[in-house]
Amino acid sequence: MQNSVTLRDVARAGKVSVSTASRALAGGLTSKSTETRLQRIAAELGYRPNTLARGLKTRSTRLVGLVVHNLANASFRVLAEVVQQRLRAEGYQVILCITADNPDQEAETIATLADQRVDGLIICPTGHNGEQLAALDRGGTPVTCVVRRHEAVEMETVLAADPEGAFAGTRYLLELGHRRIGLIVGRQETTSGRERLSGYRRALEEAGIRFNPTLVHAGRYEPETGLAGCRQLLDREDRPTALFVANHESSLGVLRGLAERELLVPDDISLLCYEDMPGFEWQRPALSVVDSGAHAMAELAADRLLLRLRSHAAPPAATAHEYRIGARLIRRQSCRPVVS
Amino acid sequence: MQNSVTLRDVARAGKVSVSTASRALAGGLTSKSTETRLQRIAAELGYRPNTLARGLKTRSTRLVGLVVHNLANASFRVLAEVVQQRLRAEGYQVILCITADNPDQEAETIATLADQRVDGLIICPTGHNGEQLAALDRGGTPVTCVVRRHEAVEMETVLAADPEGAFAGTRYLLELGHRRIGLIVGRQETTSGRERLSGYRRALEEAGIRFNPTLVHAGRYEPETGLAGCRQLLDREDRPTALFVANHESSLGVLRGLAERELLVPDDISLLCYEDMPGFEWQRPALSVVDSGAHAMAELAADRLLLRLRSHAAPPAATAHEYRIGARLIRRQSCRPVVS
DNA sequence: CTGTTAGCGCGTTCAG
DNA sequence: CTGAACGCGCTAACAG
Repeated sequence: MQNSVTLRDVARAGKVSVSTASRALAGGLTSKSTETRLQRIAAELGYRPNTLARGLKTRSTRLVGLVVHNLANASFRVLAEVVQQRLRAEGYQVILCITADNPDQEAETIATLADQRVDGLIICPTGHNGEQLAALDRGGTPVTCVVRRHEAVEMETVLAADPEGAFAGTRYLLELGHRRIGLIVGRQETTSGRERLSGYRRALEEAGIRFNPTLVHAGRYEPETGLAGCRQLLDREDRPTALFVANHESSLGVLRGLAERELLVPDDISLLCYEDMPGFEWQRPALSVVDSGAHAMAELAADRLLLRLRSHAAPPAATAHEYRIGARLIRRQSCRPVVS
Repeated sequence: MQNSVTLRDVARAGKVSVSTASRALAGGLTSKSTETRLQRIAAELGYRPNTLARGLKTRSTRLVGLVVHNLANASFRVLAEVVQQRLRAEGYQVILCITADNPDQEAETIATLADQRVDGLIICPTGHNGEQLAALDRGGTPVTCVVRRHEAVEMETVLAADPEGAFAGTRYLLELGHRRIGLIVGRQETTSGRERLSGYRRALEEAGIRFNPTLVHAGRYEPETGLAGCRQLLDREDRPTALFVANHESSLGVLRGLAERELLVPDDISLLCYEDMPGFEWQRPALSVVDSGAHAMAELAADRLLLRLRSHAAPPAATAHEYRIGARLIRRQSCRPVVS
């Protein structure tokens, strides 16, 4: 059965008490000689401490929960990879959970994670279980929100600078001379959906262009939304000269929609996407994007959590901070000046 | 601090002993009256069992490790989503780990997972830590391998039917009249790399066509491989009339390579990919593929593991079985008959 | 059907 | 510096 080499076995083999063995392996609590001796014995026996027993005693499992909506979204993927790697380096394991953006599933997930006594939690919240998360945080299990903010509850959060990102993207298109810019964006019930729309509006207004709601298509985070948006925007009399796809998942659908109408990017229409991903760079033409900085968000979220994990004593942050990761415009080949 | 409502608190509130409370909450071990009464009390108090303590006692954590190389590969993504969902339904949590196909990292990951006393493990092995995995399996922690087989060690494994898949794909192209079929495939050190190449060869030979090694480009699982393969194969005098991309990650690179040379699919050249993913269907033209059945593999792997998890007593399978998931050819728009 | 007792494996008092 | 004893929260023997 299993690796049943227990501390007791090590102690016995070293002819010391269990507590001495414990101290020797911890290091610096015994004479140097017994320390090295017992560590050698432990290694020879292939001793591995039982995480459960240790956790029961120390109230720390070195487990961290990571909760995302899915793995199709490039940002979530980056989040999963980076967070997992970063935390592993500090001796934490990551429990990955997927909620499908479903509040009930999220509630259950959070509860289960709490049951497992995770030391901390990084989550992209649906926005419906704020109190549950806040309680966890108050109870001493640090919670860091990413990508989406929790409206109701105050909690440490790292977000993309979506208002600025959308502003910069729109502005870029304006500078290229575009005046009718179609926007395909996420549901307005979400932070990112709202903020990206508002950035777009602001850029328009600053340029003295009246905001035209019929140029905007908001929808669910799916390729189908992009396709539908394309159809709606492209079948107009005054077809937009540029499309800003600020709903990441929609990008695929938009590509297909454009192809359906045999519109060439960027000759017939300019295309700007949101949230970079490897595929975009490999596309032909390579897609220009507003990179929302998923990598940096992931790193910061991990770092913030680690910080609070280490200073266990520290208060749950007098005021929960909100961090924003700057967006970055990446010019590739899918946008060009409008021909006048 | 935390949810410190312990079983003891419930027992006290219900004026019974701790063990009675335990039994009541388990159900069916006490009088119906105390059972419902205590369950109500527990609910009111917001009691949640401590998984650690339970695990220490029962030697079961309801934690399952899932180890993959990355999340960029579509099959791994499907694996992660499906396995996690399937196991969750049975009350297991999934610890997701990423090895980057690095043996050292894998070894460390496996050890850590064992420390956490996971109940089982689903892993796409690098192939270098077989003994470690086998030991775990022997020790009573069921291990199921996916996607890649472990050459040295015998272990329960669920694989794609790659020889047949590659055969079917090649055969399809042959039936369309193609005679010079370029193959871009994975490293020959991997099971899938070898098996896909062999399927390709067999189809060729059955059709009475001599295998031409210069039409094959094998490389790492990255888009760059596809690009390099494209260049190598497309710059020949007798350019292939069809490309079979049996290295999933390379597909993006191939698309770019084709675009670079301004070759139109399927007019100028036919293109067949391997391992389906959402993006392929949304491409224009929609990419025909050999679907290796990631979804089915994930389900089967989860089911097999669950089976062994439940019948804890059952022996570690007298002979470790190997399962194969049939491949499926999906004809879309990227292949056409060769013009003669 | 219920209460009492005894660990699971570890870290941490408290004496020596 | 080391050993003995205790308890984390829970389940599973054994009695009653």
